[in-house]
Amino acid sequence: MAKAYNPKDCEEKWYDQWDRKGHFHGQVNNDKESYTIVIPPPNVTGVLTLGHVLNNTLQDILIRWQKMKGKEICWVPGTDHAGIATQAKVEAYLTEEESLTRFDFGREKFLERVWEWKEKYGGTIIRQLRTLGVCCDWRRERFTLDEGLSNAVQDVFIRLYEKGLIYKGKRMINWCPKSHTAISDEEVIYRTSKGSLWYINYKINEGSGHITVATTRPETMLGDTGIAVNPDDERFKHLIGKSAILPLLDREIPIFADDYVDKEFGTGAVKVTPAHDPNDYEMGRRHNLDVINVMNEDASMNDNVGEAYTGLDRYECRNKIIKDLTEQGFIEKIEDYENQIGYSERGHVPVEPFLSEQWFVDMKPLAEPALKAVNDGRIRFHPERWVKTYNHWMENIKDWCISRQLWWGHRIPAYYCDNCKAVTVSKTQPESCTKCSYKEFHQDEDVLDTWFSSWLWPFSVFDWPKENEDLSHFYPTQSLVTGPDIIFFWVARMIMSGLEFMGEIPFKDVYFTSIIRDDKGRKLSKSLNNSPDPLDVIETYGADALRYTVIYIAPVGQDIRYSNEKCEIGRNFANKLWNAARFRQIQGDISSNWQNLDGLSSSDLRPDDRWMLARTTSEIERITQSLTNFDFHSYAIQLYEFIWNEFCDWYVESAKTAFYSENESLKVTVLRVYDFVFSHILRLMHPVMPFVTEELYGALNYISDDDSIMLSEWPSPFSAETKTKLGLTSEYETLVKEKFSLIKMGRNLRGNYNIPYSQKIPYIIKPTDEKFSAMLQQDVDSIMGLLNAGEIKFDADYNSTESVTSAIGNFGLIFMPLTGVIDIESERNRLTKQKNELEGFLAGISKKLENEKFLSRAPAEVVQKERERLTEFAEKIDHVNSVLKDLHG
RNA sequence: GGGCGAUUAGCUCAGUUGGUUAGAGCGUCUGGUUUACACCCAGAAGGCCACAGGUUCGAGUCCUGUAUCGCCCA
Repeated sequence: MAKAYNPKDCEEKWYDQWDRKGHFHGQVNNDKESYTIVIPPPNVTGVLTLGHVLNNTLQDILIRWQKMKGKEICWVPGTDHAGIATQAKVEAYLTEEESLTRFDFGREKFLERVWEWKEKYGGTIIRQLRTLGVCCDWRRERFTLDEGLSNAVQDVFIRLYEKGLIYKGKRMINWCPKSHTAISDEEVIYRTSKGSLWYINYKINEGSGHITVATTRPETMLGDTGIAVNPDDERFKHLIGKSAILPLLDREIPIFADDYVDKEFGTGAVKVTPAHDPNDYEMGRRHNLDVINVMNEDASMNDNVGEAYTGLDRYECRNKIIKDLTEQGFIEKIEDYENQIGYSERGHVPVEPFLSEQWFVDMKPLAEPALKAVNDGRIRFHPERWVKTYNHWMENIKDWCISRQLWWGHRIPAYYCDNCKAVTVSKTQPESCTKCSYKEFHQDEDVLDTWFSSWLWPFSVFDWPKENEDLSHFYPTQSLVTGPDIIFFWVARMIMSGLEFMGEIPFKDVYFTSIIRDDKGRKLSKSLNNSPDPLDVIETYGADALRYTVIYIAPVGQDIRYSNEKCEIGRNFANKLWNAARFRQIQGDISSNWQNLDGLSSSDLRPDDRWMLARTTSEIERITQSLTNFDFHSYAIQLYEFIWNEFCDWYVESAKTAFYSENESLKVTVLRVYDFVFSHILRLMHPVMPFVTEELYGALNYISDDDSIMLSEWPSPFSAETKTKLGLTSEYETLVKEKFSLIKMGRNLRGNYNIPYSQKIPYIIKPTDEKFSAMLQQDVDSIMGLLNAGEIKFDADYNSTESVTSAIGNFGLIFMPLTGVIDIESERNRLTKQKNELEGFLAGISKKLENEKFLSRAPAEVVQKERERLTEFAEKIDHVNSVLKDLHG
């Protein structure tokens, strides 16, 4: 074995072998429980980011763990077609390469080109995921525009339409002027921006004077059809029912009262533009106002606004209007104003509220059962607090605008009769119109929102609505791992669709990942150039290192602060594991009976073996519990501390004394314990570090080369019987820990006097507890090894008559003789400081025990514990005093 | 405006239903050519647990308020 772990030597090799042997493939198996995860499908245009690394590592940990627990795993990978993003990307590509727009190609030809592009460049992310080592069932890879999934989308559209839950209607929607399509409320991102509040005077029609309105969007005044004031506003009561003259266009518009108007905002009077603001639209409906659309699809002004403005972009128009109003004396004043502007998530331009005919899903009936499923605990969120966010959205749910004016996507299965315009919703073009029997139709030009296919993902990937074994076996899925940013877009809607179409929840647990930021806490973005390429990181540190690191540094439910350097944590840890294996290999062949501890009893074991086994069984329990709780961070920390600080720092070091001894039977036993524990460690580590654990499991010959750790069993804690037989009690664990503590003190004494570790020196240990004493006597070799002592004397009655330095533990004292070198003054200072500290604690405990309220109200156990502590500290102080008294130069 | 979360060592974070002397990694300092590992080992220093009240025998932990930062919704 090499001196250091080199990930490149094994990552590709193992991944190919796993894949080839079908370890990732889930098959219907009635003897096994299934464990299914569907991947949150990344955009087919996407590339791997750190967010994906985190998300997929978490899923992989769950899947690998569950496979080891004996489940039939099935992790379905795939991508979505990302309507707007992909269409825009390919359009840009065609413009760049061939100077052609999609309209030059026409719908059919353009779609051919998108498919070509998708085959060539799409799905990069899927290939990249393999380097991360994930157990995706590649034979089941799906794409939202695949035939099966498209069929599911059509089926759902038709079912909901027939149920009356999908309808077509003219509504105020969010329009993206860049992509020329409607988008849903969820695709609007609000950003604070600095603008102005313009105060504009509108002349009162009959009589003199004017009314001043305040607006952040003066260009929309061209579509104004009214002025609204609050009915209780004394300032304007006399104007209600009159009319005003719209500047620039000289249109007469009514002044009316509506409760919606906020008296405090601006002047208290607002211009009303029903075609370009959702609130104004509602007011317009209430007051029968005209609706005048003043914009084109690209947010330029249309010909309803008069020649001077027609054709101008909305912001050009704004400038011209301000200029004209100023010149003509209509501007009262201009104030700086900060407001929230809605931007299109994909188009990155301000959305335009637009009155338009679109398809909608009536969400309320779907939301009710979905709300219930989460609140009665059938579906659990981790961390749980996301339930509140979910509830808030679901309780205020609005209809979902699902039609998009794009070409790339699932075309809406609605056909319009060319004669009577009647609509028929069906998968294929109808034979004849049910209303007028006419035989000519045209299909709706629009496609569906990409999420309208994603929300079916947990069952459409199994070819729903076709009844089949896979579907009934692998649905419902178990866990979903995703970001909280798509809780509305995706998670909530999947719950609704699962209940509606399958009659069953789509998953039991939802784990919401953290958001990855850079080490300064900034979001990762291309423009900041602070998003590392995971492939580079894998190249430098290894996939295991990256996987482990992101889990290790991810605080529960908080943002992650990531930097590439942090991957040293994972790389070093993998190397530590590697070297623990390498050390074992140097000691000779693997034990023949490493799989169990049959035939061993406590008398065969050294104290450190018993301690190690006790630690192992409790760590198996804790680690399994952490995974069960979706507490991945604890899982990582527990592995680290257990393996590094306990197994490597103490057990491996202690084992050396046995390995280098002449006692052959002891050596065999310790090797067997080592193998037993280390094989467990590798298995516990496997879900997060699949490559290095696989490599080592084979390298140590725990299994043969063509076998896999993936097929091994997840460790179980020992039975009570085994624990008794091997003497694994918590009392014994404490004794050994106290021994380690005494050893640390001994090393510290050495350090205080700058004696190099390589120099063998004598120590004297004075146990103050009988059981402790007995345990130490059994363990001379290992203690000597761990202290690098030349000689150890145990003496329960030891009183120093020589020149020594010393330290006081809970169950004993340790002395280091140093004839003539001991600095009496600094020893006295050190011991006095310790004594003062101890006396401080003692005083605290005494005070507690003198407090009648404490004695009467605290639980008896706690009081008892304090009494014991009182005795312990008093004894310890006695020891310090006697050492102080005996100080010799 | 409403909601959620955070505030603990120089930095990044743990801290279980309130109960020993608040922990870890990184960084810093001191030693180390110990035959698994310098991607390492041994040791050390470093904390008014944001602030102010309250509940309690006892608060980093529970409650109220304040401040600062972040996110979501309107």
